[in-house]
Amino acid sequence: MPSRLEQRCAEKGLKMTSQRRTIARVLSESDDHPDVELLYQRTQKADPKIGMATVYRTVRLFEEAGVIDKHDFGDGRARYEETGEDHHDHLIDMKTGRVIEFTNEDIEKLQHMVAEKLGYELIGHRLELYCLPIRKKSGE
Amino acid sequence: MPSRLEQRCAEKGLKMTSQRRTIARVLSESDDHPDVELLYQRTQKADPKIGMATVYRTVRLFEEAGVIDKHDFGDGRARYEETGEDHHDHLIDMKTGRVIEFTNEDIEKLQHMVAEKLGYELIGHRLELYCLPIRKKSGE
DNA sequence: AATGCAACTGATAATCATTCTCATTTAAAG
DNA sequence: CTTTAAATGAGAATGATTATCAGTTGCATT
Ligand SMILES: [Mn+2]
Ligand SMILES: [Mn+2]
Ligand SMILES: [Zn+2]
Ligand SMILES: [Zn+2]
Repeated sequence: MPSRLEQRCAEKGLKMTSQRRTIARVLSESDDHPDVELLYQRTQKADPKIGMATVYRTVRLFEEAGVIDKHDFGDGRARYEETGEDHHDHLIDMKTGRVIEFTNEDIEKLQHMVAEKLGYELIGHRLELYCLPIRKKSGE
Repeated sequence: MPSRLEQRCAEKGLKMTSQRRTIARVLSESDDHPDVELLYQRTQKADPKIGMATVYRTVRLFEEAGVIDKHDFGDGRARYEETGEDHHDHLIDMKTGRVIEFTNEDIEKLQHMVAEKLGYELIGHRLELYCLPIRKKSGE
């Protein structure tokens, strides 16, 4: 059963190898935003012979092919996730590090309007909200 | 004549040295978003004895004191600018690399609303628009 | 003005994520 | 089953940033 990501890679004409299939599967099965180190650990369980360099090479390949998205949440290493049908942005819980996904059509539209007004066409954007949980009334 | 940034550093209680004053002045006189290498080059003109390590240390100090802002526009190195009265976000011209500043109150409000709806208090955010210039009608 | 000490500085080594190198292996085509 | 270009794995190299440490400086106190 090829993973959804593997299928998308095939559509893009990428040559698929055993390693790439493993990495694609791990990415497809991840519902978080793993960095390369974490992807490496996860792939090791399926195939302990895959090297770190291959993981780096493969995420770069996948990202350039547009089948996965690369994020930088400010901690110095890149994080990845499978490209979904619908775009979303991220809210980072500064207390726990958890990443919450959200979408807001109004913000998306306004971004296009801002770019247009400045004489530009919006190609891509990065929107991250760094937040702290609202303390429910209790002690304090 | 102390630079505006030097004054703000003093207000924050930071010990000011000759090197820090020079770096503060360079930052205050910059109207772009220089990285550390560029700041180093600019400080060299005023004081060729300032070391790269001091520039790194000082921008970190200033950033932690909240008197300058640190940005990451995706090219792997941090960029800095003096903190202004009013917040603004950035549009990056992908063709030339030029950084254009903009403000949009509606987007700002919506961000707070998104965070609130998810049970969070918005502390900070990063919004960057990656764009290409709209080709004026001519050849093509 | 001299003293003392904590903070600062500069040169350089260390770190960390990522990319490169290269010898070896693999896979797709004929 | 060959051919051959591309892919892989181990480790070296890179580039930005931080840490280390010996020497210097700012300044409050004599
Ligand atoms: Mn996501
Ligand atoms: Mn700016
Ligand atoms: Zn978005
Ligand atoms: Zn903003």
